Amino acid sequence: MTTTLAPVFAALGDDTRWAVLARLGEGPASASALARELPVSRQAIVKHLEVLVAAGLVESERRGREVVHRALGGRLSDVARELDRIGRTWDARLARIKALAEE
Amino acid sequence: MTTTLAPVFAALGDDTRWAVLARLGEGPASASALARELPVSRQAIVKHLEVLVAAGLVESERRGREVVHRALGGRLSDVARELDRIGRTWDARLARIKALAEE
DNA sequence: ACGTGGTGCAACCACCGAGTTGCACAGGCG
DNA sequence: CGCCTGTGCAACTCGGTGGTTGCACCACGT
Repeated sequence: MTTTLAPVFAALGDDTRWAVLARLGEGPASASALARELPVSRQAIVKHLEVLVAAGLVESERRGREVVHRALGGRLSDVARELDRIGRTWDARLARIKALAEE
Repeated sequence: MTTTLAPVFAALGDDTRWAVLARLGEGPASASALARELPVSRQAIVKHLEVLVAAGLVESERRGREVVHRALGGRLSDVARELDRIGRTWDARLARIKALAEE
């Protein structure tokens, strides 16, 4: 269920998307609200939100006539754990190779 | 020292780059070697390596007539720690807001 | 009922980046 | 010395995507 983390990084690779995430990290907001606070159109925000939702980083909920979005920190922590695991594996392999060569 | 993690995510957002990293995670290799094992040209590999080096995820060293590259797992772990920290912050804020609204 | 603010949908543009090919240069090895 | 392999540099193509504008629709408040 480690839903490939590639899409997550693809999502995190854009500055505007980070701005959106950072803002949502402060608290839930609607697309229009975000468009007001950021230097891009609402449509652009909407597209970014779609990407973020697809990556599992944001959750959306219809609330009356507006749609409220909130950042999912848990997902980010999951990715972090996975990343750390991979990093350690690399270093471990490298150490083994190095030890093998030193004799 | 938190060397902006933005470039790291930009680097990790590409599938081919992950393939290169995964391969380097198995052990050091030259650009030509990588080009042989992956379905892309050597030049493409070279460009990806430049990006990865810029992101601090790969280290290169000239070894005779070839250049050997190796993955830096430590960097990955650093990014992971940072990510986890951010994720927890978001969730903490969200919890506070929720608690505030429930009374 | 009517106006307003929020969403959804579609067409469109511009640029960046992934990938390629071609060629010149450098360093081992017979 | 000559050959072969690996690297470096440059020009070029092409698709994806971040961004925009315009319009239709829906829900809430007065």
